[in-house]
Amino acid sequence: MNTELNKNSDEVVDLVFEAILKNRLKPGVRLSEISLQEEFGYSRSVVRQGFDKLVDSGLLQHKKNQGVRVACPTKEETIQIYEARKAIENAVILILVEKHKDQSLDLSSIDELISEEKRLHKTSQHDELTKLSCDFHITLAELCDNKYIVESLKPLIPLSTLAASVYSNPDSTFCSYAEHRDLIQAIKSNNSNKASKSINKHLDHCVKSLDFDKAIKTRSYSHIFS
Amino acid sequence: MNTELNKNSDEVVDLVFEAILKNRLKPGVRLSEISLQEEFGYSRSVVRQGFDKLVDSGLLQHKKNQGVRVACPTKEETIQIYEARKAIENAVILILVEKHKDQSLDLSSIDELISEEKRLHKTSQHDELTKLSCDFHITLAELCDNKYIVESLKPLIPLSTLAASVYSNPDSTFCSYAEHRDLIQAIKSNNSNKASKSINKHLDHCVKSLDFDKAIKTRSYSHIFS
DNA sequence: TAAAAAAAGATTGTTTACAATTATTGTTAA
DNA sequence: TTAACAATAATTGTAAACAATCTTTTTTTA
Repeated sequence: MNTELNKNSDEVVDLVFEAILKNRLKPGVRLSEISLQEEFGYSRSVVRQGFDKLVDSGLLQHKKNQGVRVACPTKEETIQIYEARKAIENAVILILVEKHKDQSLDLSSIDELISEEKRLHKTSQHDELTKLSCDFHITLAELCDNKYIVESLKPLIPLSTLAASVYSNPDSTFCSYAEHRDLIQAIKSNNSNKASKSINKHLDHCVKSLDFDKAIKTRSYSHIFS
Repeated sequence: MNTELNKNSDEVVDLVFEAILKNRLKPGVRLSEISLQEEFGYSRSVVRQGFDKLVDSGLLQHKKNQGVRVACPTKEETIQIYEARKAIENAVILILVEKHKDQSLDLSSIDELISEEKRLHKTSQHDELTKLSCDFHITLAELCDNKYIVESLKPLIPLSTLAASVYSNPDSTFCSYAEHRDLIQAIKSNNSNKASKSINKHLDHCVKSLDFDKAIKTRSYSHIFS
């Protein structure tokens, strides 16, 4: 949403954002201002600004005088996250179908992601696939050319990754390549109804694959970015 | 999204948020850190934190070394704002219909707002009606019990007010009481389809009432909160 | 007189320093 | 040995100071 400002604190935001998507930062992990300052050379105030933004978007949680921790979504929050995603991503898909009908939609970036997913989905590179899958959903939103929609969806994606980290068994792929492929096909066939059903089904599957009975324990400090 | 922290900077956020809803802060108005500090006693760093959050949500715009101004949505942004609102509010309405079917929906707060609107909609108290109308939309979202949906929608409401301030003729009520009333009736009749059409129609009307040819000039400084 | 240049003032960006709180370590007593 | 308490260390919260940038006013010059 920013235009030009706070380049540094935005770098901190991206750093944490990407680290979560790549599963480098696990739920509950504490992040200290000083460690990030020392690791990357940002001044403490810049780190704080970044943390503030991440807290605001829900990716970090804050307790007074205890700093910030990576969010650890509860069962209820996870259900809400996916409910919100369904709301937004449904709209995204419908917009994209309309754009495709008008032939004003360039899906080349998505096609690339899909073929990358296809290549990886048999190898068991779980984290890489998760990251690709996240990029897929964010890229779809970006294709709408509506920054408000993008900003609404964006924090929900890493939150989903965190939820998966808490509640999914490590081997199950919680976001399937086949469903992504089918979704794009539905868009390309200009079929709103089919596309809408496709995204709903996909997100329902994601939630279904979670096991809310098993939750990992909260972790403490770490410096796992590189 | 915050749990307990930054009480002060959140007060700054609320202050600006409400001032926009009440039409006290007009689009393009510049806000200086020092003036707010002097007016309310918050320290500059606290004011800055609040401004940062408001910039992040799009309500304020920032230019390096020139401080912040109240957002002044362009035509394209306004269309995007309402596109995003349709996406989210459609989902809100569908969720509320489902909750009403389950009899787990308490609409008393909405009913109060509606009757307040009814009382005011003939008197020409334009600003009060605008504020009520905004509360109506935000309250609907809050009834979903989904903080992610609320946080997604929340900044879009004052942005709509700002857009109206730029593009609507001062006498036209851009959010009609009758349409709000009909929408609630649709929810109460457990009719998803009707409710969905009702909210879409309502938001379309809001955009339609705007005149994108006339835009006001940018204003400078001011301290108009009380 | 008007335009350009220079100086002064005001505002923001950033860092630094201090105060308050929490977490950790070490000590003592049961 | 363990639990409770005390002391130390580390981290965060806040404010104040300094530097950089922009705006306004004043001065100079054509």
